Amino acid sequence: MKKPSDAELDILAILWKNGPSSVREVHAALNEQRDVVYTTTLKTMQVMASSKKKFLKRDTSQKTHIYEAAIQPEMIREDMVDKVVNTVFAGSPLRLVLHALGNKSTSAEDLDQIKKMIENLEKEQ
Amino acid sequence: MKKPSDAELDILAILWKNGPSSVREVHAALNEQRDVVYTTTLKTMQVMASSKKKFLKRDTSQKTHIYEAAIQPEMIREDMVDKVVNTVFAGSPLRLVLHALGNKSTSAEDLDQIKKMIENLEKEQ
DNA sequence: TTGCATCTACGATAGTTATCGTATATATTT
DNA sequence: AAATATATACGATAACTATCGTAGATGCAA
Repeated sequence: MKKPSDAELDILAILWKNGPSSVREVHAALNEQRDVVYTTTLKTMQVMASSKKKFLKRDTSQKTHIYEAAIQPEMIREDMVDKVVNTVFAGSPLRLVLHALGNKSTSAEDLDQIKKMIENLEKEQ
Repeated sequence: MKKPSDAELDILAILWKNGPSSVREVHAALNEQRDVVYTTTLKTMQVMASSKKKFLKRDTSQKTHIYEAAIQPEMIREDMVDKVVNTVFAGSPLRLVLHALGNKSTSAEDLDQIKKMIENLEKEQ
């Protein structure tokens, strides 16, 4: 499967978060990140729904079409993480983890959860 | 700064790993990942070195030009990680970390290092 | 010095991405 | 019913990406 472009990913993220939405709704959310014209959002979504890509499904039964993500984040996570790790983290997932932990304000609960995860992994080994 | 394309990232990763290299050397490394013709690699690197992009520096003093990365991974890590987190991990760095830990075979030493990192973070809080 | 090997330069192209304007259809409101 | 608002459809385009072929320069070896 060809992977979604940058702009397409932004739209997918909105649909994953909000569920099935009209173009107007997606467009409103998208505009909080960057300026785009309505028809640009529309066009991008139409292309994403095209038989060639099939990133989105749409329900055209009403006047206002409703779009829904046709692919799930799990389907492209692996590829995306691999790419990041193999390019800017010298192939080391560890560095990615340390980076993510170090740069972001991670809550105590989150840290706890990671510790549990690590303990489980250590048991397996 | 406009971010490097996919193919460009592959080349940057090779230069970051191996240091200053000729096109021939980069091309050899690149071909271990996927099939490309020599002049494609050359062209891509020339474009990357162009005044417009400046992703690479080159030394043309010898017959065989030597290229070197002009940007460092740290300069684009943040952007790339943010993009991944904000799209396929619903904005949660935690999920990225859990994913990276869970899916990859992480060594005992790595896990240890992460634990230390967490302990440090907990002290700070 | 002739020819082979290896470079870089240059040009072309097909495909994709991102964007937007205009036209047209359809509701809704006045 | 006319005007207004809101949708989708369609077409166009500029920029970029990725790829490759051909030509010409340069060094080395026979």
